[in-house]
Amino acid sequence: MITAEKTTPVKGIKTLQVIQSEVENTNRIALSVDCIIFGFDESKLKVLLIRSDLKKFIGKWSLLGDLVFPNEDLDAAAYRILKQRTGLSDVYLEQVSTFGTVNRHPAGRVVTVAYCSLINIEHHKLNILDNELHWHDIKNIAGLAFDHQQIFDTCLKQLQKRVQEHPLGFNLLPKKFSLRELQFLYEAILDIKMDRRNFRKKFFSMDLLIDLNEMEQDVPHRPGKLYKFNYEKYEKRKKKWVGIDF
Amino acid sequence: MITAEKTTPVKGIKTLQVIQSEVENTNRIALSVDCIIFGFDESKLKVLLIRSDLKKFIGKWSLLGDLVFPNEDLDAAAYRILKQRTGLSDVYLEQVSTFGTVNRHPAGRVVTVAYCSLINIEHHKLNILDNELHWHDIKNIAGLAFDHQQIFDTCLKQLQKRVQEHPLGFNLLPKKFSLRELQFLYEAILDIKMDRRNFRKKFFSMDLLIDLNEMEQDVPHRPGKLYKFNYEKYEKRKKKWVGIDF
DNA sequence: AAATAATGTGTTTAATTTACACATTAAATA
DNA sequence: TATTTAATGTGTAAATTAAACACATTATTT
Repeated sequence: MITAEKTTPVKGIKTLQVIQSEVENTNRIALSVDCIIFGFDESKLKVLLIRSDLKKFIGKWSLLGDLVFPNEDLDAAAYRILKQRTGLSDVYLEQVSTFGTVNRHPAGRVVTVAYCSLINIEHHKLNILDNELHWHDIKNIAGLAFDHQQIFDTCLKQLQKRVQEHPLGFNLLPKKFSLRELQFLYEAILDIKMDRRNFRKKFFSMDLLIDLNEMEQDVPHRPGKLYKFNYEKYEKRKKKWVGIDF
Repeated sequence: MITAEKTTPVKGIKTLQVIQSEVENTNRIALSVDCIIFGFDESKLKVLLIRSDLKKFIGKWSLLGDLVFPNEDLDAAAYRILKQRTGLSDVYLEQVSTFGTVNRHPAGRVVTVAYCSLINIEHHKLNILDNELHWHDIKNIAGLAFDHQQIFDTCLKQLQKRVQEHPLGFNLLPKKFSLRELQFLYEAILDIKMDRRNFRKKFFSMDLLIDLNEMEQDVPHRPGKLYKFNYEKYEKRKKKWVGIDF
């Protein structure tokens, strides 16, 4: 086991820093991660939920989570759950917040770290074998098990905010997408209607979409042009972002 | 102890939800909170650090933290540390992020939840009795103990972002402040120079400062008007905030 | 062949942000 | 006491950005 010696306390003041003996058993707490997995399908933003298997929450839906192993990084635990549940790796994953109210879990003290994940629902469709696992329109989410409603609300709000400032949204779309799909995505996430002409102008002026010179296939209307996001250009661009406003 | 029964698993699929037996001992992890306490003094943004008392990190500075008690909420643990260290209650406190790399702490597995706190350094001055506790200019922070450098960097970045979108900054100032103090605060946090006229215009146009009809006292130059922030008006105002830009 | 429904494009106006200069006031100095 | 100094306090013009708004084009469907 790793050792960590403590120096002599100055003036007898306990410095509150964690030392060996305190990390032993008495102060330990169960730690879990919960994944809020968003998908975009039929112009709707959806979240992947599982039926709760606790009697207390029978009939209710809950987020996908599991305990963190003692020798497992937090991010790794979240990836593990995602992989197990969706079969996907290389997905967008980001820590959102940690929820640790004493009585949030009926089985005892469990602190949970919430992760937001964005996946392309098309790629994923083949992998839902578990019939207790379902996509839910975010407009119909209510009464989740545990404190998962609060966790979900927090993650949705953060997604709404971050999607406006960072190119996260593209993770929810196919690699090749039309501007209509992109706009419907933003409208679904932000729950607003946007002007089509101004929306296009905005994205063209950012100059981060690569015109693939391809058209949509098998759409029941006039096909639109297909684009992909220029991640390289985005990464190189230095962000200024100074503007006080609240 | 609280009980939580599990329903029969469907089709033999393990649903990964946490149940009683798993919350027992084997999967437990030590959990701590670390407080990144910012203060503003002499037109400089500062952070409160303590000398590490671990031999491995001798001579290094570290954030103020402690283990979370098994029956203590995370926020409560952060408040406890703040109260113990600064003597202050009713301070601004916000969870920032959780750090859980397996080997981040030499004493074993310790996952830590980082909290950002903003305090008025003037009010606080009387309470630093512990001579191992010091304010450090954020421009001179380097080589902190543990992964505290990473935690500090994360918190500073988040502060820089949030101070532009929410009225956090006022927590770092006296209740009555001049526009010069406010501007210097923003310049210190964002590490930029701003145009004095445009800065004032911006804040006046937000219409959230209350003119107290008082002047600065004991300043070595022409006194400026004093203002306070109108929290009530801010709370009532509905936030629109829709603008894609990255 | 006609009707339909979505794509694709520009301009005008308003709002916001940026750049920039001078008179005023109180403290400090001579 | 008069002068100098340094910070406060204010306004306008230009440039940029956001918002409102309409019609021609193209592929599918009828």
